Amino acid sequence: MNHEPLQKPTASELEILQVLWDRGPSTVREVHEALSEKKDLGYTTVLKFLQIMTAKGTVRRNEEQRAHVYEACQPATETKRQLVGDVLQRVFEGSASELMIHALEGRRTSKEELDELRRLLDEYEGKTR
Amino acid sequence: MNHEPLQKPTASELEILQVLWDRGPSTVREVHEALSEKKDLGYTTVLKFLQIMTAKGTVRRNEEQRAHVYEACQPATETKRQLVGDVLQRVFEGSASELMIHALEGRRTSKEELDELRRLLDEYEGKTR
DNA sequence: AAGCAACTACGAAGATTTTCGTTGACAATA
DNA sequence: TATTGTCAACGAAAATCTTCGTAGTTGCTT
Repeated sequence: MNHEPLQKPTASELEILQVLWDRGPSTVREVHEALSEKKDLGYTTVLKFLQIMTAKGTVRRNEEQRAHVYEACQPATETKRQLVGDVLQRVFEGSASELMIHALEGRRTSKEELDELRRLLDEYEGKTR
Repeated sequence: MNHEPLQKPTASELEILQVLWDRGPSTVREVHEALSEKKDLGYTTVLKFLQIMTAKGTVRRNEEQRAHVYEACQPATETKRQLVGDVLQRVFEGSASELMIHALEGRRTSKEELDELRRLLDEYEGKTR
């Protein structure tokens, strides 16, 4: 049973993880309902995803109740860091500046968000010095 | 023949696009050689990818010579913008700040890069005002 | 107890992606 | 001109990912 590497979730798995991060530990029914806001998936489809993700070690479940309760193994932050890190390497050869340039292009970014971004840079610099 | 939407390239297709963006128009052999630095793919595998990508409209080719010459249809910038935009939406609900936080976490970022990032923010702000 | 509703487990179909082997055309060369 | 090397086309296997249908179990309600 290998639980270490934790390969990156697929697009569908991510959608399910988002629900679990939002709601906290949830049953299949709960995930299915939350998800049906955006997507039209069958109940057993969601169940199957959760089963697969359990096998992969992406989520774990509590089987005490008849309706098993699932939760993400990794916190949102960790997985998101991994996902963006992957893009950073694969697409931008590790350059955060390149990533930023392309993230800003093709969308209007408010003054507030730009200030927030500057604040983040200052904060990061302070933390590592 | 639908050439408009231009869905995002798969991981493998991206690797091939990187070579084409680097080298400019290239033959299958050239792409294969460049790629074999990092991956160990058969010649016909690369050929097949290029054929598929031609069908998808990701690349176009010049058949004047016996060895066809392929080139990317979209410039690197455009595709990268699309890729990061996709992650921005799917993973960070459109928040560039969230993207940034997670990009900076889990890697040491040099003072130089931080300054460069600030410069980019100023530049972007100047451009849209 | 019989019937119904809510659940899990399983298998499998379909779609997409990744990877080659084989074939046949064409060209360079011995 | 016969052989050898280079190339595109094709088909198809293998691996993943996505989606459900069906079957079987358990608990609740008549």
